[in-house]
Amino acid sequence: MSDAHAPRLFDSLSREVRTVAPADGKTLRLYCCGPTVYGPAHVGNLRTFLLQDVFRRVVELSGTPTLHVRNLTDVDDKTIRQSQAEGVPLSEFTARWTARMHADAGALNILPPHHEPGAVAHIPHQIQLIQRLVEARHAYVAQDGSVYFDVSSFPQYGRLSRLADRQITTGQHAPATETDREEADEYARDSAADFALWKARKPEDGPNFWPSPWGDGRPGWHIECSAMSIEYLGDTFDVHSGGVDLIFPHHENEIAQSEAATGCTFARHWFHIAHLMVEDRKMSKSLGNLFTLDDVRGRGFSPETLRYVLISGHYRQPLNFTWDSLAAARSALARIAKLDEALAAVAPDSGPRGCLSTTLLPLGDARHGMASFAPAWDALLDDLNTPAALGRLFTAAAEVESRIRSGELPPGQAGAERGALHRILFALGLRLVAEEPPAQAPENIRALAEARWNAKQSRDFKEADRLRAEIESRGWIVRDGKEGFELNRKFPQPNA
RNA sequence: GGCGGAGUAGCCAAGUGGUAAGGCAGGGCUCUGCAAAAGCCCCAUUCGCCGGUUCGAUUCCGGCCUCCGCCUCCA
Repeated sequence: MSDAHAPRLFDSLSREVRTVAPADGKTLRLYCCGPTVYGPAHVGNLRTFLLQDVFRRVVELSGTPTLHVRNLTDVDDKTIRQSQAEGVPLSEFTARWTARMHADAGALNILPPHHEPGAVAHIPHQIQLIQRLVEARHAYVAQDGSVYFDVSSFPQYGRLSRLADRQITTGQHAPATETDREEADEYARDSAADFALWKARKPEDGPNFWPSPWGDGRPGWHIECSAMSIEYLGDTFDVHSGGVDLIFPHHENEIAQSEAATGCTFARHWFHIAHLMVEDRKMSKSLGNLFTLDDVRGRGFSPETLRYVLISGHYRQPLNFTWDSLAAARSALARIAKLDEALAAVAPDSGPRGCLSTTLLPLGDARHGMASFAPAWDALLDDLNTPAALGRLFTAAAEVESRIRSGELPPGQAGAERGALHRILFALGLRLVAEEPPAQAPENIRALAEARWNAKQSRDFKEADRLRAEIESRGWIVRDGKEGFELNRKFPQPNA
């Protein structure tokens, strides 16, 4: 792989943009913190997964295969509480939301990870890791059988979040909720900074407990990511990703427990994605602006449109999600589809029209095949600048369109440009979905349209206009072509 | 209070020490009986505010204002 054409990405630990390269020179090992499966993912969650997906696509297109692991948190306070409230076994409950997650990810054209381990299926791995930490005296067992990581035993603690010295004494300075936190199972810690590796069984956990050397209980949250990333990717792997909110404490704790156990650098590169805002406000249930993919569909926007919106801002910048931006994205996507059509018309041998194949995953130095779209590709290599890439994509599109119109684009070149367009769209994960065939208008509407056409042919424009208005009042739009008319629904339908 | 991030046209959003990509929306024109489609063109003397450095700052420095995130289990 040519280094100059390798992707570069900001690393939140070193705080600089660094080239991303696999430590073993072959496969890029990527771990992404996945969802807690207790409900449908909202657009903010989806944005994180989407940018991780674009990153993976860029890495693969640039010639490096990936080994992608994304976990499922299927045991924690929320999953347990919810499943019990609904009276279903935890596994059944999380299986349901896992299926939903898969459906949403599929609809958004997110590549499935190579491994998708769940915490429940990896209890032994977690126990083993905790045991190593206890033996190395990085962890201690509390009176109730919970196990805590001793933060004071890991001097580098706080490097990622730059909380450093202050954090160690957080117990004194943390906000007012400290008393709440001291309740329940957390009282047994030596220090407020210590965090749970294993949580002793509590009555409210119901049947959700597992045996361990320290008694019945369940794993803490952070340990699953360490155990499973080490299991599938090794003691050291290349890139670790998640939302910015995971920097502290989750990733900080992962580093501590992993490196304390293995003595190796945990992740070589940290890739954090900024939060999504909705109409300039943070997303929250109380504001009623927590949207899911289904909500977006319900407003008549396709998953492709949502994908476009969610990658239209830089991953390190908070993105402001609005319904207007979805409408804008739909138009933008339609324009790209038109460019594809125009290219296909000039180069009929360049592949089927309409729906874009998404199964091809060409490896190799993609830049050679990027033709006019090379600047867009370069933007993706440069710290995954998706908005700049989209901007350059349209700049290139305007140039190519202009050459098509002036007849300066020979079929061979048109085919190459079309291939390049498909490659850049593949990198972005954007599919050009075939337009829904126009819905068949009901008989009475068709009759009106026929009547109007006949009136128009006999140059009775007054009657033609009257009928057009009549048809429109019934929710249909007439569009005239050379040979005849076309009927379309007046308002965009769901998935339009 | 601590740490981190952000404020660029009606909306979304890049970017740079040398004079503001792109998308959407909007406007004008061409073409259409009308409408649509298509095409051509226009659309930030200005980058939160105030100072400073500089030949020159939106870009660097200082201060201020506003917003957002994290500060123990939220992507």
